[in-house]
Amino acid sequence: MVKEKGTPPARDGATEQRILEAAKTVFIRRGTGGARMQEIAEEADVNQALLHYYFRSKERLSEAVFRETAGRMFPAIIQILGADIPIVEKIDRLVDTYLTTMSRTPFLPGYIISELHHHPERIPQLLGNVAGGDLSDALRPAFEKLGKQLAAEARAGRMRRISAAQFVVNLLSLCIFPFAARPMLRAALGFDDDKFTKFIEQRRKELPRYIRSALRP
Amino acid sequence: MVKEKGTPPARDGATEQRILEAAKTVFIRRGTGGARMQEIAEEADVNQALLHYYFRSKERLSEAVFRETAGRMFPAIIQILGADIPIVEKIDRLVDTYLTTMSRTPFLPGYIISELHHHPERIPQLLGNVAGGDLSDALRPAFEKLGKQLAAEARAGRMRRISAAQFVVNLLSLCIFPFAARPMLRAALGFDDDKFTKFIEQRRKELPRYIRSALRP
DNA sequence: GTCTATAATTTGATAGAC
DNA sequence: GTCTATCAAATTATAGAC
Repeated sequence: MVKEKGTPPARDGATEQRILEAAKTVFIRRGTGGARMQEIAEEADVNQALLHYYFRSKERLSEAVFRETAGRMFPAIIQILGADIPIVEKIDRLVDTYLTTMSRTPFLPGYIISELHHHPERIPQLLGNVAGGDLSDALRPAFEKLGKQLAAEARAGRMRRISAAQFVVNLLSLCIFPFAARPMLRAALGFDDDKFTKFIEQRRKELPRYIRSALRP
Repeated sequence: MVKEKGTPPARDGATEQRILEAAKTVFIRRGTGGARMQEIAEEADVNQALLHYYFRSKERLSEAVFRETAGRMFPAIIQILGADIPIVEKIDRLVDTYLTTMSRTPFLPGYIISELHHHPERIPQLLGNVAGGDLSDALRPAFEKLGKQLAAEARAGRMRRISAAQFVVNLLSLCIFPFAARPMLRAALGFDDDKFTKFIEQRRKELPRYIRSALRP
């Protein structure tokens, strides 16, 4: 049944998966426009024709990549935002989750920002992995919960008044932007890989207190 | 000397300028890789051959665009960071300057992040307009001054200790990221142009206090 | 399923008339 | 300086053998 040879060709879904992984690498590195099917084929160590056999066209392949990568950004935040825990703990968890995620795939923010900038029609794909399929539907309950929490804290005099939207955008800005702007930091501050890593670890310690402090009444 | 006709062709440097403006529009919209010379020609209302007459190649044209747009981001910040004014005033000015600049060219952050992500070799061009030509050289004095100020504030017990790098990155994150992530905000929070503008104006009011408060001891 | 060879298309760039 | 027509190169996509 299974053929045995010197260099055995991959069985079952392995080739397709390898192509998809190679495509992720190349699309994130070059962007959808700059990526070449040939480079993806080489990265996957297969022939270019095979890409079309499995994914039909560059367009479809890039969609698959975008869905698998960008679609993983929002579910995490939604889960934490809507959780039944105090605000300060949400801050801690969000900072930690985002910095950890970004550190593992540091080029992801640049890729997503770049793709959405040039292909706004892909925005709906951001929700691929969200239950129900409509992002705003999935976010709304989480935002409402967060908004009530923030209002309650403000009424109790424990926190300055701030809208849920501003709160979230501030937090995401502080966590994600340094990764998106990494090339600029390299140029401006001379951050090589090592310095950048240390810079991020410093942020992991400082950011929760920075954000809590910013919201003190 | 000057020829008069039904539709007079542009004189002197007007055509070249129009091409450059058109190129800015298209390159920012599509990215360097996605931009088409034909689209630029149409946007400038001239023939495609004329682009090459004035700028020789797509590569050179894209460099001119990048220099003129991205090269304007850093000089502003350097000037303010190095100024002889209190920290709190630097915060106010930086927030105001950046939000105003970004509001005028809201796609610039996405474009710059995207370009640097895919063409890191362009990083040096970021400094085009900086005296001396070396960005880190131009930034260093400003950063040193800022670092001393921050240290003095901390010693006097008026501010929490924070490095100049973290201080600046926090500030830039809060100002720039919302523009870079605009498509995401549209999807996640339903921000149309009008809501987004109001959201930014709200930030203009809130951010200086947010940042000052974050740094309270 | 995977390959080689090639078709079809897109696109940056140039030649040459006006 | 500006245009039309065209070339040359790059790149996606397909046909067909194995």
